[in-house]
Amino acid sequence: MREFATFEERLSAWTTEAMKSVFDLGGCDVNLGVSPTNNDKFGDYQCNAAMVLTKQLGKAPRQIAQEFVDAAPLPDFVSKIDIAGPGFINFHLSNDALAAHIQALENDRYLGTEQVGEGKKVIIDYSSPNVAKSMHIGHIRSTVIGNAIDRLYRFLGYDVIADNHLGDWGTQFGLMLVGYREFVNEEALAASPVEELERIYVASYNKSKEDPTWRDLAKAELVKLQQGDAENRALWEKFIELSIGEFNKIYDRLDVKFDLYRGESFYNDRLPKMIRTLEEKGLAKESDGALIVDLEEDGMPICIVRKSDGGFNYATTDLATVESRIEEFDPDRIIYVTDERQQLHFRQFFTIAEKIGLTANLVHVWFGLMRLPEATFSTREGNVIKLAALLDEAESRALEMVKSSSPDMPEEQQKDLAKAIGIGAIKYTDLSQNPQSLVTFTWEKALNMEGNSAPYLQYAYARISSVYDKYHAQFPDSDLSKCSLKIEHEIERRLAIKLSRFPAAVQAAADNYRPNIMTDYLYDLAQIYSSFYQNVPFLKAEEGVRESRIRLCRSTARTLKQGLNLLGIETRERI
RNA sequence: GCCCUGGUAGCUCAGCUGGAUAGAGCAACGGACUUCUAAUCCGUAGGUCACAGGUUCGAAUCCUGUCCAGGGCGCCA
Repeated sequence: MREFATFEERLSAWTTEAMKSVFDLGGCDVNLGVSPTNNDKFGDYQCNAAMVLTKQLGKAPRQIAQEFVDAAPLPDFVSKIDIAGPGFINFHLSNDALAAHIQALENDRYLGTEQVGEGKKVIIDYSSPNVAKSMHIGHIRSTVIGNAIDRLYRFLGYDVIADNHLGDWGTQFGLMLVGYREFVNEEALAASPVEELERIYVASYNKSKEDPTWRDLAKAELVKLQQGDAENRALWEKFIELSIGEFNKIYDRLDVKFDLYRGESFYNDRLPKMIRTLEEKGLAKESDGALIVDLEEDGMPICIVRKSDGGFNYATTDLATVESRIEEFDPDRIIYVTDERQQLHFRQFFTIAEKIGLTANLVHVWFGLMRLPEATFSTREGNVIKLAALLDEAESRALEMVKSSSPDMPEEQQKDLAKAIGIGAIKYTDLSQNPQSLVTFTWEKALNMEGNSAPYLQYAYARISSVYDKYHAQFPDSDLSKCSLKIEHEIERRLAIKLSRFPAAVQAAADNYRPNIMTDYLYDLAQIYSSFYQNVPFLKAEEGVRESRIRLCRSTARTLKQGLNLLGIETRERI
């Protein structure tokens, strides 16, 4: 067993072994391990094996449980074992073992989390906005959820490549090229590049609807671009550069970093060959002038891989992208984070990828579309909320709160704090919901700073920091490592148990691609801490108890900070 | 028509790989700041887990059907 194995791992290994030695279970593969109880009064961990084995052993569950308890010697970290209800076997950890475990974790930089990703490579494809369009609140989920998954996987030891698969290729660039030459306002472009590019696009698009020659012109310019025309290429590159510059401002504010910014165009040269592969494998066939892959036997509608005008589309690009990524990086897994509308597309292209032997482990992580209470977002309705505006609003609301609660703080620090709190609140709101739920956007919810929110966690962290600093000011000569951690009070016990479960939360969040498992954990932890803080004295406790509690505080602070960091949420020592 | 999701407290949402009395925040009501940061804590109230069947020791959770809502289904990504 690994050095910082959790109680759940140790106990599960033990019950599994002990069950097999007490009963003749043959080759059965049911789960004999333990899980956390959902109520303290039942102990810390429960084993349900007695009920699961009823049929196989031909005995009543309580009898099985009793025979097990009578026969199996207790491991030393368990203080009590009892049978309850229909046949639950409940375990109570010993306080000494708990205290020793929390102390041991102080020396582990991963807080007890196993480095399961060591030697494995994962590509995470997220955010992926379109060039020449500004990011709106519909983009926040892919960015924030993708980034949390990115951070979780890195923490677990995976070699992560975060790739921003920009929408930088396609028919809209014909319109952009002619539109730019006709409509550009250089001043506006310098001041607010993407906004101006967007204006150009809309103007050009509207003109194309009324003017067929304009449409033809756009098409011709697109062909020139695709053939490598130097002038068009330079303009196109300018669009991309300006857009990425603008995107990066948002990413900086969100503390999101990518290893690669490879747009669709990067894979362009591979498309004809990909089509040939599909044809050679007998997968592609002609239909109404387009080239399609029939997926009926896989229970899906057909997938178009080449349009009737000879152009390629997203399925082909995505296949070529996978091929390229396998050749260059040989990843163990590729994770795509997009909204729910692309589920069918990903199912189709994953199936085709498998058929042509692109055997990477492909995962589509999708999330529910963000909508407004009245309707879904629509540019036509004019109800798009720009991401930058959302972040501005969050920071300014946070700044108001900071100014009223910490009026004496220097202004620079107030602003820095408001940024951490405002951005944190936005991210937390998004991350704390099940990704697959429908999400209704409300300002009230997005900027929530009370109760179950990032500021609650940040506040808890700041209070601990303050206590910790005051402790050192009052007792400058104390050496915490010489004072052992003791678990005596019930609330200390709850806190310690929660701290010991950090690794399970990280692992579950990563395995299920669900950062909300992490937010739930951290919120629970902060609640227990707040209760601890409010109900027992630290600095005024007697010597020994005081040191022990300060150590618990320190472990909590570390766990909160690390956990929030895995969600991309910053902490500050003072609030 | 077919496919994918969701429906849990007044509101916003957790819980869904089956476990014991279904949780939190907000809103409501009642308490706690001369005290380690009250962005907090303690308490009260609030539920036919959409509906109907089924599976089993046990179902909010799995299966089937119905209703409601959102999304997708040949040249947008």
